[in-house]
Amino acid sequence: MLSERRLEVLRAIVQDYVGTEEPVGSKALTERHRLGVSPATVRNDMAVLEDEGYIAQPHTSAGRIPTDKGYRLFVDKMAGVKPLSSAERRAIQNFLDGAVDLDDVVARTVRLLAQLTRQVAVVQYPSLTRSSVRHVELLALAPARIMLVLITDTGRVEQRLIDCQAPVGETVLADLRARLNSRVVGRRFADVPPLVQDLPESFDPDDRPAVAGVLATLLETLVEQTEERIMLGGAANLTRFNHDFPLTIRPVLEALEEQMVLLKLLGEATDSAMTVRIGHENFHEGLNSTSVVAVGYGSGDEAVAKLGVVGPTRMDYPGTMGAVRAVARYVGQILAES
Amino acid sequence: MLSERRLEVLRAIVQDYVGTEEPVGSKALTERHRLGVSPATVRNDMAVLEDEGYIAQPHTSAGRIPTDKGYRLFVDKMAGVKPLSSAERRAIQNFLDGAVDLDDVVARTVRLLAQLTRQVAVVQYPSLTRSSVRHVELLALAPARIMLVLITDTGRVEQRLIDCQAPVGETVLADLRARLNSRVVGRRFADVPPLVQDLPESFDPDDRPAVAGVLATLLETLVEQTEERIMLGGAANLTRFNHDFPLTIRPVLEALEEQMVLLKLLGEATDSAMTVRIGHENFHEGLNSTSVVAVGYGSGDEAVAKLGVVGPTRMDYPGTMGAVRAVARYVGQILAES
DNA sequence: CCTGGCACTCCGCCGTTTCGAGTGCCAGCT
DNA sequence: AGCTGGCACTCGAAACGGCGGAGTGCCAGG
Repeated sequence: MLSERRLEVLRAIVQDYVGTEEPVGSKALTERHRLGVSPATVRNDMAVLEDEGYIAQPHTSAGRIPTDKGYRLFVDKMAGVKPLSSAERRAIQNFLDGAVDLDDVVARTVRLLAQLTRQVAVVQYPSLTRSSVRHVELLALAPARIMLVLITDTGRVEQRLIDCQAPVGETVLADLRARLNSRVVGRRFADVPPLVQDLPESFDPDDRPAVAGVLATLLETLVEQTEERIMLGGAANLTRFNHDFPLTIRPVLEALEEQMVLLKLLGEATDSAMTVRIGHENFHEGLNSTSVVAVGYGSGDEAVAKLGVVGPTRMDYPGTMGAVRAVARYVGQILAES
Repeated sequence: MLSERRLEVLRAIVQDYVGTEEPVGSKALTERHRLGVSPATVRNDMAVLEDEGYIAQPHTSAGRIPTDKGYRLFVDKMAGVKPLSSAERRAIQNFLDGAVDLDDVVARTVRLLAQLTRQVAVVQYPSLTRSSVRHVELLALAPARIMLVLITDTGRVEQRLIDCQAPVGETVLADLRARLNSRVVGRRFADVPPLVQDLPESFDPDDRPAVAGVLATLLETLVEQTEERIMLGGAANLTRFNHDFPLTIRPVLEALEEQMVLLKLLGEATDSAMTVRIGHENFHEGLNSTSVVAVGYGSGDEAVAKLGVVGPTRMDYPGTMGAVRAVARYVGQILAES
């Protein structure tokens, strides 16, 4: 176990390095922080911290920089979540209140997060599997052509075209619509399949193929869209840091363009607790020097999706975590209202 | 007017510079192209081309690079549109055919364009104002709460919530839905407003506020969504070139995040002709060393939106133009089918 | 266990030199 | 008149070398 002062030294190193982006030495540390000890003592502490793997030096006779493990300790033991200023809170509210629909909410959230944290923002659309059905609509676009529209309680709308072999009567359609809605409205998407399985049997044999087709498309939509949608923004912020490492920006950009990678970054866990993944903890080459701060958001207690930011491991964790959490809460409120 | 050979020299310079990304000198030119003259002669031609403003040298005693004006001449007079290989055509078709809905079509198109051209791809969603109404749906989510769903002939779906002061009966809603659809289905969005203006008058006075509310929201949607949506991808390709100018990538990324800038880049013109904007022709600082190749696409003859790519002025214009045009055609086909 | 002192290391900076691709110009040839 | 070979010149890129200084590890003394 590290002594109190050594933890304090680590904290100081992290803070200074985040601020200056340059390796920090023992002398500078004692000058900028009231540690109450001399540089030599700090050097000894640093040697220990390095032995333990919390800090490292890029090369001999240079200052120290925190390792992933060092950041991890900092985040777990020392970093609180810095609350936003009231001005920032008001800005968030004003910015999000103007949204007209779900796309707009997500788009605004991304821009907001990117601006607040000056990093790359990632927002997952409310998940279908974790949402509930608000309404199912069936529209006859042509005699044998139906459009299926799914509306979730989070405001998300999915639509699919269905081609039927034979024309479907309007009354049948209305019947199906009514029965479908009475069974699934208010239910979790994940719970829908067993609820509609026996529906075709209650219809006239002539109509069963069409009914089955509609149901098949419905179920297919639920499954397919497990592959979630994601929006990201603020890529320009990547150039803010890394000014001297244009080499490092490339793999990050590439990783960010892969939906699958992004989803993994946000994490699959359903709980809405805030997660911080630091450097190699992301298990993705190219993101080895980036950290991810993510949190679930939702209209109620449970998270329907996640949002977060991706930035350099040398980020302002308390501030970032504060911004991410605050934005997630406001987005949750907005969704609950709509 | 430039002589035939000087044009040939310019073409050679453009081609070599695009290939090597380095200023090209007179000697290298004569070696790589069968111009039939000596380096000295080429030097004289180069001097003339430089006087005319088609090429420039980064500094004395360096090779020449094309100017914006030089690229412009190249594109206008010398560059054809390189057709894609049949393998590429098949790849496009396979890739786009798997799309399930409009979002998916756009997302796949962006990725496809980015991969084909190895540049940043930009795709505008089918414009509402230039689309037609396929269907208007009104859903009673709660007694005094209506959801308006607009479906366009390009598959785009817009939805809005409407809060009414008083409950609206299902029969009234059905009535309004029917009349609304009979008036506007098949019409251009832009033509809708005058067609629905007198609708409230034909309803019972008690219901008029609700009807008016619905219409207001409908019209508002049409206007608001003139602000088009856009999707872009392939930002990682920015790092492919510019390897030595990490400085130049920043303003480009920033510009690409501004919806308004992107829309201007694609161009407001309604015609579907291909446009090429080179360097300063974009009238946007930060995009002074990028070119935009854009073209309209649509299900029929007329364009409902635009798509294109943004890349360095030193791009392979014939190849890029070929890819952009081909993708636009296939997307048009897909939209027509759905 | 902390501290001041000291020798050592090594990166980053800067001025100098060298190298070579490329140019402009000119005289001569066709 | 237009093309060509030759030649002197320019100027950036890369290689070299010599500091300077921040930072370290270690040690002896409080």
